[in-house]
Amino acid sequence: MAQRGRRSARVSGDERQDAILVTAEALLAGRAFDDVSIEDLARGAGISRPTFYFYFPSKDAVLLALLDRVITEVEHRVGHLPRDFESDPAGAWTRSIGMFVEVFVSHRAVSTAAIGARARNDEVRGLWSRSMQSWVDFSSDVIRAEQARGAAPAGIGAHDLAVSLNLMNERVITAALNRESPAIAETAALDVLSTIWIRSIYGSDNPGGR
Amino acid sequence: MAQRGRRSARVSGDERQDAILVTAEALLAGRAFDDVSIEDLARGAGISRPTFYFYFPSKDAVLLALLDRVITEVEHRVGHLPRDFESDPAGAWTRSIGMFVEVFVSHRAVSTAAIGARARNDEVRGLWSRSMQSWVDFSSDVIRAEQARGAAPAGIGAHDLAVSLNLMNERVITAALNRESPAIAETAALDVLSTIWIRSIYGSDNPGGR
DNA sequence: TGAGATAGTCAACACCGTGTTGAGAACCGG
DNA sequence: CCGGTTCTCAACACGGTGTTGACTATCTCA
Repeated sequence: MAQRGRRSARVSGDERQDAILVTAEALLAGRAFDDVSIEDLARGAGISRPTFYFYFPSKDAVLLALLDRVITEVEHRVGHLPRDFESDPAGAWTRSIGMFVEVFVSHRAVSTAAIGARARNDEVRGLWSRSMQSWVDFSSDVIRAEQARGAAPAGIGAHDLAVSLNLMNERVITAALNRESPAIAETAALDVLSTIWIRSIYGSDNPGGR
Repeated sequence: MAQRGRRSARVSGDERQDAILVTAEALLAGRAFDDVSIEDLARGAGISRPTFYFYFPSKDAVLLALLDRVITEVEHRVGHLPRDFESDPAGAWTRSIGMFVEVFVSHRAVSTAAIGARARNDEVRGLWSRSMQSWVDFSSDVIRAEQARGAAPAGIGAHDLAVSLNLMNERVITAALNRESPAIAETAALDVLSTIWIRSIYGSDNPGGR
């Protein structure tokens, strides 16, 4: 429950913690994680650097907190993804991939920072893994079901296929968002990725088509 | 030309420079780039830290030098890749992707470090881009040719397809080499990747098959 | 109301890694 | 053997991280 009664003379701890998170997200939109110092975060939240350590044990912990909210959203959204791929497989995959793209785009600063920090920080890596794993579990379940009902050819294992396609999504989308080179246009991503998914899952452009 | 005559009393500059490179590659095999300090490189090469700066302006420059050799090899190998995909498209793609995998595997320390440093360093990003661009150019040329001769369906642009598939390779292979999770087994990579390439380029498992 | 617990704050400090400076040693070609 | 170039490093400056300890504000319960 939120603060009751009159506002206390002093800014509350929760507000400060939140101010750090808000500052971090704002600064991360403009520059890389490494280029944001704890001093920057503290100043942004209106506190001194040592006081920052009262709220977070490190800069990475701030990223972790930010990432945690994204992961929660991912798991929630993946859990509610429809699994009825019989009637319109192509459309259903496109909608699922569209959600993946959407999550990335709406949290691009955090995603980019997390991908960068992943190599260095175990917890970031673990959290990121977990969210990728949700997507992989979802997709490999569906691929397996499609293979079972004969709509998709066997060939390679559903799990390996799901992992590869999801890693492709991750990489292609970050490349597009950060305007890397080579990369594809952000606007083309969903279309291109869907086509690759569908062709490689079904071995055809038009699964279930007449 | 190599050193002539008797070995000089003092170790030559070129040897020192090389010793730094060798040390860097050795240390990078065991730990992340960020965890290797200039002090470590200097000690490994038998010099003091300030002397390191006589040979390289920064730690990144060492990585750049290492990466440069890899890029040269990539461009050379890509340039010599056969482009006769008519008779055995599936086999030809598998051989090309096999070469991609091979380069990664044989320079895994440098590749991993470069991918990590890419976000931070413009020159690393540029160099990496260039090598990815060689692969992309090669693959999009071949895809375009396959589409032109009617072996592959149009659907999505050859360039976007080539970029996406190459980025998938990069990501899937690094995940496998670093034993990330989710990832596929290193031994399965070539098979899985080839299948996805062939299905998404030709819309079939068996292009040109009877 | 006032004594102790709890939350919050920060100046000052210790540390580590990077990069610079300036003085000098070793070697080379004339 | 002398002048220039190559090479070397102690000592320093700096910036970022994380810690300490003392201090202030607020809350709570007798």
